[in-house]
Amino acid sequence: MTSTVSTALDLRFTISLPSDSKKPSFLSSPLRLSTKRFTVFCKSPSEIAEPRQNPSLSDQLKPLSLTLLSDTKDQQPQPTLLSKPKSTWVNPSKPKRSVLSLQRQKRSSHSYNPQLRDLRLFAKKLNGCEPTEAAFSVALEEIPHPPTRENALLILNSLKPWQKTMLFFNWLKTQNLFPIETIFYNVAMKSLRFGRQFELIEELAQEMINNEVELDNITYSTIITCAKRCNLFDKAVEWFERMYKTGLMPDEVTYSAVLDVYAELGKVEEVLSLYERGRASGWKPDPIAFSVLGKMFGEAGDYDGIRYVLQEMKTLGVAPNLVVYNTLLEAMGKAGKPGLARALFEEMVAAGLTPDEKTLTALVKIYGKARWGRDALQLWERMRSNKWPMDFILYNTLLSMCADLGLEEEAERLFEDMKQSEQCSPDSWSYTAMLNIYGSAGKVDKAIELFEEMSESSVKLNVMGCTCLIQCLGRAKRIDDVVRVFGISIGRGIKPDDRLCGCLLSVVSFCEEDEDVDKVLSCLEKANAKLVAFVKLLRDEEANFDKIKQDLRMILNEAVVEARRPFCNCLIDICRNRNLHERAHELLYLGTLYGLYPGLHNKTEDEWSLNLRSLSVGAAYTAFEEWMGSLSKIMERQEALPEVFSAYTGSGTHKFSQGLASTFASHLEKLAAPFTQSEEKAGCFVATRDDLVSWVQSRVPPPAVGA
DNA sequence: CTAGGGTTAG
Repeated sequence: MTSTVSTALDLRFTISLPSDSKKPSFLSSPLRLSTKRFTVFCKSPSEIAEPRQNPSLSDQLKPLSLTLLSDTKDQQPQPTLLSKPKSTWVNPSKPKRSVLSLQRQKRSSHSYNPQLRDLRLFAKKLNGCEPTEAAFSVALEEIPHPPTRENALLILNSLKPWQKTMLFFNWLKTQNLFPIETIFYNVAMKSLRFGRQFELIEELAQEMINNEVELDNITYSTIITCAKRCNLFDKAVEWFERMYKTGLMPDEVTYSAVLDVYAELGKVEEVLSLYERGRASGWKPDPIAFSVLGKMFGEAGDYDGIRYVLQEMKTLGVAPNLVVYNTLLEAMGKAGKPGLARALFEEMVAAGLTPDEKTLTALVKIYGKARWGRDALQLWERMRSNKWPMDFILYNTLLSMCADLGLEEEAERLFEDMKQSEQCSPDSWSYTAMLNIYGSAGKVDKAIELFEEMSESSVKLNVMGCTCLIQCLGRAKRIDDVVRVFGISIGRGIKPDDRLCGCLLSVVSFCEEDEDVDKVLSCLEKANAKLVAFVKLLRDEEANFDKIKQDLRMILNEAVVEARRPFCNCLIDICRNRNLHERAHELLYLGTLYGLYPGLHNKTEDEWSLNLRSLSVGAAYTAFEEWMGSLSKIMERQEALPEVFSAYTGSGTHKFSQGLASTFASHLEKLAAPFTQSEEKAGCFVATRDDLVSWVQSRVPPPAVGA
């Protein structure tokens, strides 16, 4: 078992596989080795102070990019990442400049402080007092030992939130007992970073500059990561630039913090250039740096990049730790490689690492997305038997996976486990997953029971749970319950979103009685009045096509992208149920016009096909009619026809999916259309030209004379 | 435990 797994992984290192990831790989990107300057590096220098003018990073990197580019001119276009970084570009007469210090900044060592207990207790008191200057001053008088440098540091380090830290720090400055050195600023900044107070951090940094207190790597990395946490990426880069200009070389901690800044900005080229430049300076990156790279490639869905990270670690003899594995697993999932994620996981276990909650969450998510039910359940068994750690996120991910795979019993067992457990009791996410499962399975009573249970407990219903429940009630045609649940939900503060509106709209399409339609529409009225007005407009025979077009366009524009096609599908279904076939055809036309049904119809010389996979039942019927209608016109014009006609409904991989295939099959049967279901491909209906032509002729009366 | 970098949910 273990050896097979590692072989599988080894193969990936040695064989150059073609890239099949959906997103373009940086390998194929022409930008990768380009001279593109780092525009963020070219900002005007910081206004804060005048640093000594050392060459900026962009200047330092220029020779690199130029040599790299000229180097590639001789090569074939695709440099392989699996080879070691080339060193041929180094010109021995011009020694390359280093971009980072290989020595990590040393921390000062602390000797044991015998007054530690007292001071901690005192810090706790300060933390607990009123957050006013007055209250703080009073509390300060109870200081148990004189605020020597060491004692002050210890207290400063124990204060939170940042307001308290600042009060103490400012008090300390007024005491004039000893010079306030770098470490004091660093400790204060750490607390400010926790409170995301970037402005204050910058103020402190300015104060350091003014007072000629040295800014060291710890100062810079704290400033940079605070900027990052506050999403002030420009600031992060600006401070990184600054340190070069003041003549300070980043060490690997600062350097990898900056790699992460660029990675979060999606600047893959810049990260790789910095990485390679660091490597060329003799840097042996540690697992944290690799984790940054791995995450970046995951975000880009770049499988080749992930392989590159694994290969680099192998080449440099860096063993992945748990976080690196977790990051790479997540990345494999994002790159759509469930099999390789599984192999990597086995490698990790074989290496003696114990997976944690994050590892397992990543893997469960991947198996769920890949619809690998067996793997997911086996993993769950292993989790239980090995007593691997569980937390509520993992539980909820397992529940969502069950919802995706239709594993009702397993979900119930998990849900019960959660109720038993102390730390992982079900929250609104767990309830939503269960409502999703019962809703999809059509277990109306169980779904309602959950809903009642939530009302009694302190778990709040969310909009998705509400949507699942209403969908379930709608399918069961329990219209009064739909209205009741909707009313209660609004009362509990649910803000209807476009999905919920789409769900109500689909309930309208299920309604058989006018009375029921009106009930549901009056719910929908509270969430989206324009949509209701449009439904009413559809019934109005006076309404002309342009009016329909204009209003539909407005409604679709105001809806989130993922709700637009469901809206259109439901509206078509409603028209068909109300015998408004003309309108249904108009809506399908408009939906196609607005790009909701891309690739609906495909023509090749040999085959014309209709792709119905994203259509509702009514929309699919409408599209089929449209297709046959245009076929008959083409026949009238005696134009060339292909041998084969096919219609795809999809086979519905989702266990609970309603299955357009079977509905469509009986529809075709009723029409006596000569389509037969393909044996090789589920959900594919095929007809030959001759059969179809004679069927169309038999249905369509010859055109009236003069028409 | 006493100054800095990386990882979990529709």
